[in-house]
Amino acid sequence: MTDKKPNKLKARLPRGLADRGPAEIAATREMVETIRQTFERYGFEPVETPAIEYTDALGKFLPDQDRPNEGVFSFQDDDEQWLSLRYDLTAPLARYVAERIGTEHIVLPYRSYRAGYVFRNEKPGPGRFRQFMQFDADTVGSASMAADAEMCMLAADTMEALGIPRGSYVVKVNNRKVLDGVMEAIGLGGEENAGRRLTVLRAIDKADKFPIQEIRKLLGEGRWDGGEVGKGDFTKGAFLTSGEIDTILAFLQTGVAAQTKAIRDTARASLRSSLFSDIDDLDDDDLSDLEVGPLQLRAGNRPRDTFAALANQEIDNKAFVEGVEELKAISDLVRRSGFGTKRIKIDTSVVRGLEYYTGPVFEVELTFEINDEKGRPVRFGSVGGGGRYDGLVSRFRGETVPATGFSIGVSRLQAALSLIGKLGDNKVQGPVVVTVFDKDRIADYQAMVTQLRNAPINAEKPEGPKIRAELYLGNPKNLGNQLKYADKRNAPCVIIQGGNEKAKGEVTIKDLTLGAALAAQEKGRDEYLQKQTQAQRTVPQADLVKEVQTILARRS
RNA sequence: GCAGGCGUAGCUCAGUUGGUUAGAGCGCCGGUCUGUGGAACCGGAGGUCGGUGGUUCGAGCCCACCCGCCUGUACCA
Repeated sequence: MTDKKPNKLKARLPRGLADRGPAEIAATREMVETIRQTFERYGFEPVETPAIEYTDALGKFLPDQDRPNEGVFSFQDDDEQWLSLRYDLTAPLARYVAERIGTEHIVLPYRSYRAGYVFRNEKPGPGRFRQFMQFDADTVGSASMAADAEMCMLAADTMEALGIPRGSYVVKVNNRKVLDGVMEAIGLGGEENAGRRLTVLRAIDKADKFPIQEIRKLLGEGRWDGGEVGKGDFTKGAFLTSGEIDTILAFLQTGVAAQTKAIRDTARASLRSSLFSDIDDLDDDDLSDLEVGPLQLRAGNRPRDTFAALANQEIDNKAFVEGVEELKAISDLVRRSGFGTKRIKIDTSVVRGLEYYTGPVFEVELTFEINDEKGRPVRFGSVGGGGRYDGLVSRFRGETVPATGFSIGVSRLQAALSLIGKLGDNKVQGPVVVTVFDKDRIADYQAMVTQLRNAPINAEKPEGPKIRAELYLGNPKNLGNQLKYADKRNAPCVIIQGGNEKAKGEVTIKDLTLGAALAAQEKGRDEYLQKQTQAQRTVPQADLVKEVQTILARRS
């Protein structure tokens, strides 16, 4: 190491990953606890699975490839089998359930929940990380729409439990069968059109991101992301004919179109009338619940309008009809339980992932504007989502096992809440600091620390949480530094015992909160010091704990 | 992945047509102050100018490649 430029190791973190300090940890812990309580109220029970699974259990082998998909962190075990870090909590649960069905370890229908970190090897963005926490609820073994409706209600209740007011979030519901039905109607059914169906679904998914003309481009020839030809990147389109595009756009605008009474009145012919049997006594009271937020949602606000418009699509293949009926069932179920459209609404543009959903799909979105640290508006994706995945468990078993689930993006939600100042900024309360006045009496000071640590914060609750206290471990050359340290730790108070106090069997306890308030008023050194003594009390050493308890009570 | 923008001290930023020892404010450390956080004043530390290579007598500045960050877009289980 005689080199003048030693090659020092650079301390750095891979992109998309974040260290987390006390404030963030506290915020996460609180969120997780809130979500957990809500999920348990709904009857879900916890289960935990490891972060690593066999890659094929996660379903991420590409066809024609012996390597797992990019986007998943994967590596090979000693025996050359591919392992992957989980990228969601749903696939691992399916594996867990598949191993236990028919045993005494699981009772169907099985409601379970779990929180955990998941990993995705992709480009990070605002609220988007390569390691992040999800909180999942799943119901396995029930094909009932009541299970799906419950997921939506659970999502809405959880948002509110987390302090997001009604109207600031919305649970959007759609059904994959409906989308499939629409595509079948324009001749995109069948195996040979799978690729184009994907393109169409992706275009539909962007309905709340781009104006309708842009969607039209994506369904037709394609779109330049710079806004005009030749600018930016080109997204290949689905090459539908303009008639086919019209069919899809009409479907996307079902909510809007149905505002016309004439359309609604003609709607009933094309679908089974049972769909509309109870429409009229359902919705008008719901209008008070109606609010058009910054996100212009495509679907109409009134279920009656939405379903009338869907009926009016003149699509009557089996998938479409089934899908609409399922949507109607969910809509009725949640509304009968008192969830209005402000909380849970049908939105025909919701697509979600393309992998395994087979029926209803849900997405939770925040409806308020979010700005980054510099005040620029940020586009946040959904903070939660899910849907029915009837095929996922059956991959491991011959039989079909219906299942539906919902996942909250805890990390993303936390990032959003922290950007709007709802959490993360509050400093974590520090411990009581016992200062070292006399180096030779460290044992005495340590004894005080121990005495405090063994005492309850609240004298009336001896079994409650104990006082947090610590000894100053730095160089005790002067008291000022020790107070500065205590201040930075956000300590509620410091304990001082110098020669004067010791001689009389006393201790001085300084309330730092009070001291800070007094400090702001004085200019000169002498007045300042004079004022500071007002923030402290000198009491018999026997009253140490009592005095600290008084200060802690004042502070909370 | 694609397109564009940006990288100078812990933070926010200056830095002349390429010219000698790269600056400021805030923050940090120390002192004035041997029993008190703040203020004030004084002093100090901290930079291979994102990295590598090139052009040049000479590069923070010009060129190439790489890395990172931001925005849009793609993907989003």
